[in-house]
Amino acid sequence: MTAKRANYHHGDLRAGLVEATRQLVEEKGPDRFSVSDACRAAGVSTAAPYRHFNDRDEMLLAVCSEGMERFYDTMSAAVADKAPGTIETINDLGLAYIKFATSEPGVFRLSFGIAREHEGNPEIVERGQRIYGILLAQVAAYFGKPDVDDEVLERAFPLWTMVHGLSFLLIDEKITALDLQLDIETMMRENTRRLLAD
Amino acid sequence: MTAKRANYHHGDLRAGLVEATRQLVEEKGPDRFSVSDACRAAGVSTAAPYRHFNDRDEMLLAVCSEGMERFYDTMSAAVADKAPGTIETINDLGLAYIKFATSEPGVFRLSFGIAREHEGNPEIVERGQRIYGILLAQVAAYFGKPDVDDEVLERAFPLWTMVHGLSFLLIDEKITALDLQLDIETMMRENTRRLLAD
DNA sequence: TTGCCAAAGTTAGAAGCCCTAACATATGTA
DNA sequence: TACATATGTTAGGGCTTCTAACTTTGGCAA
Repeated sequence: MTAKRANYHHGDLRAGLVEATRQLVEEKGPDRFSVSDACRAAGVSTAAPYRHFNDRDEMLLAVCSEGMERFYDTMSAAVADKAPGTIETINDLGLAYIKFATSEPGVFRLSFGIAREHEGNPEIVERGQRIYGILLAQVAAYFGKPDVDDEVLERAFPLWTMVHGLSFLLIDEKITALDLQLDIETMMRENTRRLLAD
Repeated sequence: MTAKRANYHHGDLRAGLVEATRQLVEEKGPDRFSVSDACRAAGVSTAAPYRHFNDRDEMLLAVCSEGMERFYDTMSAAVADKAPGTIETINDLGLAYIKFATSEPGVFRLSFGIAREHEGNPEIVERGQRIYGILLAQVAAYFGKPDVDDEVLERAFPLWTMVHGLSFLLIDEKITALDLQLDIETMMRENTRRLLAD
């Protein structure tokens, strides 16, 4: 990186900074990320970002928002062309969740920290709801319901907490720290089944 | 705070700084915490902490370590004087986990971030293992096993992921963000039962 | 085509952060 | 009582985020 550019103007600095920020967030984590680093990577002065973002947090917000769009795509792809409402499909959706968390831990962390700090930023909340909606639809189908009612909510939620917890334990390296040898896929299949049973 | 002291020496600055740090971590979160703030709270100069800690991270580590001791005590208390290896007791243990996470979210976050950054700090790892050991013992008792074998590990782990995920969703305020009305206790009881079933 | 305005860069610098070096004071022990 | 050591202090370097004022440039109106 640190590409020297010939022109005074960058071309698309906003996009360049978002990408640089995303990479740095994955390398160092959201809390170790610095605006200065992103500027060096994009090859601009440290004042340049403030033409496009109000502050550091807004840069992270942009990465989060864009990342959640990818998250949604990943989750959609996991259920596309599969029999809706089967345990197998629901389990694959869970595995896709874990896959995203472990392949983009920085963005994943950002997605679950940022709404707290931005007090329910509507854009982020809406993206979160769309992602969760994929699971809700599958669980509704599993129980043969035409739409999402209270029972569907009650049965879908623990599935979420399980994959969410597993994702964090994986990216925080608690599994290796406790020397747990686990076959994630087998463990998931068994317990998705258990959580959907009576 | 910002207590002016009469003496040149503080008395027990290390303990004072740990407590100030703990409070600030709860107020602002581990990433927004600053050494300067802790110094102001303890009423000392910004150079004083470096007589007791190598750097900022070591101050957070001290809070984490002390916090995990409290975490262990809370978890122990939750199973003390209860019939070991019953669903009810195992569920109460899960509720204690969630209670700690929601009442001390800063310390809870610290506990699950810090081992990653300190590459398996032995003190933290040992404390984590002791806490997890409480659950393992209960699950072993549930299955009538004399000690913790592979099956116990396989059956205990999903219980952990569920309460861990639920804890994070609660402290990151995802439940309110998604307008989920949930009775946590009922939800927990039902799904602890499901995860322990065949 | 030219002229000018707004967009998007720049440098300079304020205020705050972490941490170190050098200096000051108090405490415990010989 | 003397003094070594522990534990405070102030001063300052080099980093950070962000603002103010200046500069360049692209695009549109006359």
